[in-house]
Order: sequence, then C-alpha cells, then structure tokens
Amino acid sequence: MRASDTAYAALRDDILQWRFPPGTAFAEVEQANRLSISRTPIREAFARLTAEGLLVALPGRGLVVSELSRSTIVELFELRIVIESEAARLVALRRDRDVFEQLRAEFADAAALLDNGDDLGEYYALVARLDAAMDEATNSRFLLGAIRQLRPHLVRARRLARDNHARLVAAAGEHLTIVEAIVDGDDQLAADATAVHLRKSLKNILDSVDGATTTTAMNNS
Amino acid sequence: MRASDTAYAALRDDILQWRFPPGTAFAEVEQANRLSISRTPIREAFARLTAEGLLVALPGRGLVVSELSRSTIVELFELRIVIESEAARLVALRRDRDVFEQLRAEFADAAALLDNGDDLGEYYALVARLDAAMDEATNSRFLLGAIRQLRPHLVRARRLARDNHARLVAAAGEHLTIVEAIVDGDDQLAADATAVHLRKSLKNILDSVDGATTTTAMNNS
DNA sequence: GACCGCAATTCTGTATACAGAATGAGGGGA
DNA sequence: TCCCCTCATTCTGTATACAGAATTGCGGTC
Repeated sequence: MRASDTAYAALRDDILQWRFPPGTAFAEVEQANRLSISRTPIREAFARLTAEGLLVALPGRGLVVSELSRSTIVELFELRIVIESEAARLVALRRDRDVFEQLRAEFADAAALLDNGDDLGEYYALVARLDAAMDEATNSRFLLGAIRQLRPHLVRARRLARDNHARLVAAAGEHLTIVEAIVDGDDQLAADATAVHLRKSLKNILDSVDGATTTTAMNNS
Repeated sequence: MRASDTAYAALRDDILQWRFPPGTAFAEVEQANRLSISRTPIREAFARLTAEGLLVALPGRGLVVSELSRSTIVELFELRIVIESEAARLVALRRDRDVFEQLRAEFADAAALLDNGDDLGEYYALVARLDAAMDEATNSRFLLGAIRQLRPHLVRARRLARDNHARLVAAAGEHLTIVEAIVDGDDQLAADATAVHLRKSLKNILDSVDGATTTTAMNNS
C-alpha cells in the first residue's frame, strides 16, 4: 500500500473516531513525524481530507478538523434525505429481487440480534450489507458519489447520538419497511419510507445533541 | 497565485473546453513540461481533478479524461434534478425577496436579450446571476457542495447540446416560472418548476446527442 | 510465424532541500 | 502601560533527486 493511502486512512480514522476533535490544527511536519513518512504523502492525504470536508483551511491558520455543529448536522440531513430517498426509489425499480428478498428475511429477524446482549456487531453488519446492496443496485454514479461524500460526516454525527434499545428496534422496523418496498418494486413507498427513517434518525441525533448540556465536541455556531 | 492553482485551472479549462477529449491520457512529466512547472503542483492539480471526477485513474494506465457517455449524462441529471429541486424549495423559503424580485424583472425581459443577434452573453450572464443568488440563498453547505460537484460535468455536457432559439426562449420562460415561485415563497412550485426545467434541458441534450450520428466526443458505453 | 521472456525506458511514489511568506514573541518607544 | 516595529522561527509551496514498479518493444526460441 502507498504511504499516502496509509496516511489518509490513519488521519481519517483519527478524525472519525474523535481522537482529533473539531478545531484540532494539522501541520504537515508534525504529522509526517508522527506517521514516520515524508511530507509529500502527507500533503496528498491532507488534500483528500480537505476535499471530503473533514479538514478545512483556515486562512493563515493552516488546516483544522471541521466543526460538526447542530446546524451542520441539519444541513447534512437536508441533502441526505433527498438523495437517499431518490436512491431508494431507483433501487426499487432496478434491484435484483433475490438479493433484497434475502435481506428482507434477515431484517424480519433483526429483533433477535438487538436482544443479543451488548453485542450489536451483527446488527450493524446487517445494516452495512443493506447499504452495500443499495449502493450496488442504485447504478447511478453521481448519486452514489454524493452519498459517499456524506458518509464520513455521518460517521462522526452518529457518535454524537445516544442509540437506546427502543430507537434501534424502531430503526430496524423502518429498515424492514424500506426493504419490503424494494422487494415489491414499490418505488414511491421505498422513497417515502427512507425519508421517514432518516427524519427519525435526525430527530434522534438532535435530541441527543440538545440533551447534552455541554460537550467539548459541540459547537452551536 | 500558487503554481498548483494555475495548473489546476489550466488543466480544468482544457478539459471543460474539450481541448482534451475524453480518453486523453495525462502524464505528470508531460504536463509539468507543458506548463513549465515541476511535478509537485501538477500532482496536486491531478488529485483535485480526479476528486472532481474529470480525471479517472485507469489501473496501470495512468490518468485519463473521464468519459461523458449518454448514460453518464442521464445519471448526472438523476442527481441534479433531485438536489436542485430541493435547493429551489429551500430558496423559496429562505430567500431575500428583494434580490429575487429584481431577477424576476430581468427574466421577464429576457426575450429581448435572446433576440440580441448572436450575442447571448448577456443572457448567459443573467442565468449565472440567478445561479449565484440561489447558491447564496440555499444556505445549506452540503446541498451546495453537491451542486458544485456537478457543475464541471454539466459544463462539458452543455457543449454537446445544440441550443436553438426556440429552446432558449422556452428555457427563459421556465426560469421565469422558477423565479416567480421563489418570489412568492411557493416552495412546492419552485421545486416542481425546477424539475420541469431540468427534465426539458436533459431531453434537449439527449436529443442532440442522439441526433449526432457520430462524433469523436461521444462514447455510448 | 507466433509466443514467451528479458531488458530498457518511462512513469509514479517518496524523500528532501530550499525559498518565500506569515506568525508570534520580544524589545523599545510613546 | 500599551502599542508598534522588528527579528526569528516555523510553515507552506515548489523543485528535484532517487528508487521501485510497470509497460513496451525487441529478440530468441519453439
């Protein structure tokens, strides 16, 4: 693997896992020393992270980890809701029925995974498989590209949410509705059910954010 | 200005103006010599163009200018229609009324600009001002980012379209409907009128593409 | 005549040196 | 005591050298 890929992956993970909270300043030499590579691949990694919006260039102040304020999260979902709803609509029209039939069966049993003690790994893996199947079936490069662009920010946002058991059960039900609509080829239902799911997810995140009296992570600018 | 910015702007313009048609291979040394700078800023420019999707990395074959096939144009509009409709909806709710009142008056007189001989510069400038005002009023960073991501590809696609006078007059009317809806704060009309306008624009481009028996530019993969 | 292998050329990826710009601290003057 | 100017430090931007990988072309062999 190239050194620039390694640096990109390491820095990206550091940001997504909140090891570098918003506002952290990045300097080339510092990170080059830390990762034991030269400045050249670091520069490339910085460029990719800046293009993704995880880093922002403060004029005269270098690169800092971007903020993730309440309003940013709202704007994130303003875009996410419209494009993922449209993606779901297209998937309902274009999907391989067998693939989603299988996923439907798995989501029908998802409640068991959620009662599986504290190990939600299997459930999250199932959601990831659904996402991957939808990416595959969307078959629209720009739509997919826009979704991919949002994902790193969503990963950060999700860490602000408190997922309680009730919310997870509800979310699993929402997913099941979406998958059923896709299996049935009901594109309008797939789109609307996706919008419902995402609006509820947003509400859950915002409730967590607003409930938090003070965290270093939040910056309600 | 930085050398990497110069290189990026030059290469981007070369691609958008079809001086480098799809499939053209890019090598670092070659472009560094052509633009009389070293490979370092060229690498940064390549990275930005690749992130935008104007260049694609063919494994083992270097970077080439991305294709713009019929299906790519369709996929481009699949995304464009949903996000620009949503943007128009938000603008109708968030706009500064005076700004769009002014634009409404200008679009009401747009027919005169279109009869202004072959100089359509003023009309295109008016459309550009509308785009800028909408970008400003959208006030949603991710939505705006997604639109910006599409623009370079739209510039390329537009060069494939044959804009006849009738189409331009119709488009001006569609724009007027959109601006009126925004002035009135009618978000649903603004969204639907935008979708209508973009679907007609797509149809116009596809008619031009399909009408072209053979051009070196097209690659119907 | 065709296919396989080797060698040379070329390209990318990385490291590093150097120059110019900007920032921050420290000292001097008002 | 506060403000401004200057100098030093540090950072980014660029050039370039070097190494490893890959491709292409040529030659030999089957």
